[in-house]
Amino acid sequence: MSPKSALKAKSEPVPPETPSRPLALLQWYDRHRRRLPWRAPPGEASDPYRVWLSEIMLQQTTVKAVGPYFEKFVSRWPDVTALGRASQEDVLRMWAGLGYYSRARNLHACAVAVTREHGGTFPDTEVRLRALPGVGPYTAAAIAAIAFDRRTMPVDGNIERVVSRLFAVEEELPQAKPLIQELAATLLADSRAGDSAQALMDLGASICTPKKPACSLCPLNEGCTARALGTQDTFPRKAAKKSGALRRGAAFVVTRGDELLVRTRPEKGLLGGMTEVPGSDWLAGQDDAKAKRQAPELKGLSRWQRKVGVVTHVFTHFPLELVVYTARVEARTRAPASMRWVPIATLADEALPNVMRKVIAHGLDPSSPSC
DNA sequence: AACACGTGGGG
DNA sequence: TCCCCAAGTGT
Repeated sequence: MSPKSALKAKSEPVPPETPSRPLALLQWYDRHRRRLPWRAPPGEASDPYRVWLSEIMLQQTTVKAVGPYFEKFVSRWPDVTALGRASQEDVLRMWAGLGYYSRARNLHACAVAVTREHGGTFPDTEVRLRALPGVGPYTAAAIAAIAFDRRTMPVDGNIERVVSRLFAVEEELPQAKPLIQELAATLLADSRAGDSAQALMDLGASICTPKKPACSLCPLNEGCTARALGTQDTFPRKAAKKSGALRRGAAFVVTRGDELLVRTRPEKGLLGGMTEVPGSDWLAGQDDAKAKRQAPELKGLSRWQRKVGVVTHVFTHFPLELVVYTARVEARTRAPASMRWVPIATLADEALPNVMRKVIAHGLDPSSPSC
């Protein structure tokens, strides 16, 4: 379709040569859309399973990081019922490294629910999608729009940014969410709701970026209030968030031949359900001596060796410093209650969060000295 | 309504 | 280096 005919089609409230914002957006999208593994080719229907899976993975996570995980998941579990049949443990193993592990637990719970309560078919309304584990207001709207072409506008961080600039929303996030939601809905075309949403997200990801937005390339630049004011960099407004205090702890890397002592973290909370080496609590202001007292008790343990240096890791809400102690025990030494031995060679298959991969790498590194 | 919840990359 | 950010949800 030529731009001209599109202009003619709907141009009521605006000057004849200016397409409406929803249409301008769609025209831009048809030329510049990103090709992503979970997106259907133009004109084709998208698979709700792939849309859902990608939306969960993309929560607070970059497209680049998601790519390989998405491929691994769809190749191992091609549809919801397959995923519903998997064990939560297998799902956590495949998710290890992506972060926010409650997403993986909810992903599995959701697959089970869709299989058992919806006959293996995703519900196609926002309300019923919203009732699924791990599916909040954003994801429900995104699936409804993208997979089922429901006329609704999901609002994510990209869209918040684009909309807050377009209308120069002075109110701070997250208080401004309802207003932004309302304004975002005005960018919905009469049809192709999913493309409207994805267009806005692509725009936010590639043009209307957090820093130095490329306004000259933006299909909405003419009507953008922030740009007119030259203040686009200052939106969205939000209060600075406080960072958590440094926490310290100790981690214990115990080997028995070519095996490593590990345990599983509690279901809920930080790194819930993931594998770890035994360790102390992680507390602000904790000293090394106190942390070391929480070492596991093992028969046939010669002595603890403290590795030089510390392992540092930054979580969303606090930074962490871990001192690493190593020890070897004799063959056939029993693992303490609720712990187990795993071959070091198969560690890659464990549900190990990255902080634990760092700890183990440091503890096992023969070139790094002990004190 | 705040706060918990991972990780890696960019400026 | 440090700080912010990335397709948010659950409590």
